[in-house]
Amino acid sequence: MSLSHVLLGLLARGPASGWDLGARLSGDPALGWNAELAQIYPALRRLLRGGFIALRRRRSPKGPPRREYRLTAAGRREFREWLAEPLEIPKPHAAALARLAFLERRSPETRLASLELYRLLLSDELTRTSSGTTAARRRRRMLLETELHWADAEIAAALSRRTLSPEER
Amino acid sequence: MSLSHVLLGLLARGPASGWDLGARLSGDPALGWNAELAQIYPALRRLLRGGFIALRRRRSPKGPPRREYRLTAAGRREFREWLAEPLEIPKPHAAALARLAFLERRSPETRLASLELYRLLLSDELTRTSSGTTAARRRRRMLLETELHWADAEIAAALSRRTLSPEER
DNA sequence: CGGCAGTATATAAATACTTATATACTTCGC
DNA sequence: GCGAAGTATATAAGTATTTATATACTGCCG
Repeated sequence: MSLSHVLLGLLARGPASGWDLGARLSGDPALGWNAELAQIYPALRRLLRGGFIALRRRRSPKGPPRREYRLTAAGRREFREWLAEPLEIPKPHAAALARLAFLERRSPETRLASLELYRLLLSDELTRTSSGTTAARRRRRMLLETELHWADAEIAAALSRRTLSPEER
Repeated sequence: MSLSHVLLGLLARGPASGWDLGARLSGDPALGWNAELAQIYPALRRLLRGGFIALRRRRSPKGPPRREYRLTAAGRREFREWLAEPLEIPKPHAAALARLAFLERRSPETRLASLELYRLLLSDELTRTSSGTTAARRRRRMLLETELHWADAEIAAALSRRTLSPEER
């Protein structure tokens, strides 16, 4: 169950509420995990019941009372054990990549349009990612830059194929 | 439901059995999707009931009778519609990436060991990925190469920090 | 003052995915 | 001829995730 452990890891950086954790997860793709609040709240309950985190209720300056959690000793131990488990190359699981994998089955025009849209998304994402000095952030930035190069190369290839094809016929 | 659509996409390349589709999915990470057979078989049932694929039973030269599926016109249409849906930058969802994101919280020795293991996994994966000329395969290769560069840089940084630290104390 | 936007928590229902297990057919080595 | 390994299909049970919905508190704009 990775979500729980990622939450423990985030809490190792300091106390936070479910809302905060949700914002960190969706705000930082370099974390390598994402989750909706509807999944985070029950997970925090389980961690609390298991004694891995402790609760402090605090008034919020804006909105209803916050439930802030912090790591317990057991939580820190549990996190370290998870962190020590063996790494493996992730198997991608993303609809966009699956769509890109079928690019060859599309007409040159559609293919070009898809690539240009994806290129745009990539450059947006890259400007949003720019800050941060952790290893994971550096990795994320490098990967986005590489994807951008890939998209440019594929766009160029699609363009040349498109401009050539009338003469070929 | 992306799995169904990825299966349709694979069937667009020619008829196949559940077993075949499972092998293609787990054998080609560039497809961007992965699934166990236990998920594929029910998905194929649903597609069959929905009229998106058609079944032909065939004797297998080895093992029990195969159930080979091929796309129907409805299946091809459904696939094209899915393919035309808007792309978005995938939010990663992988335990290994989450562990890498917490590298900074580990001792220099452990960090180095993790990076070296990950580097090894990457180069293994890269040799296994080498063939293939589709856009998705080119993308996958480029990304793996970039990750290798990243790992090398991080390893070098960890090493220099480790060799410096005795003098710093 | 009424509604909207942002903060904050929560649950139910539906869907997707993993893990474990079962079955059956074939070939090959012992 | 027996067992192991590879091919092939399948289901049940457990877990994880998404989507939809509800509630409540605050400040601000009109």
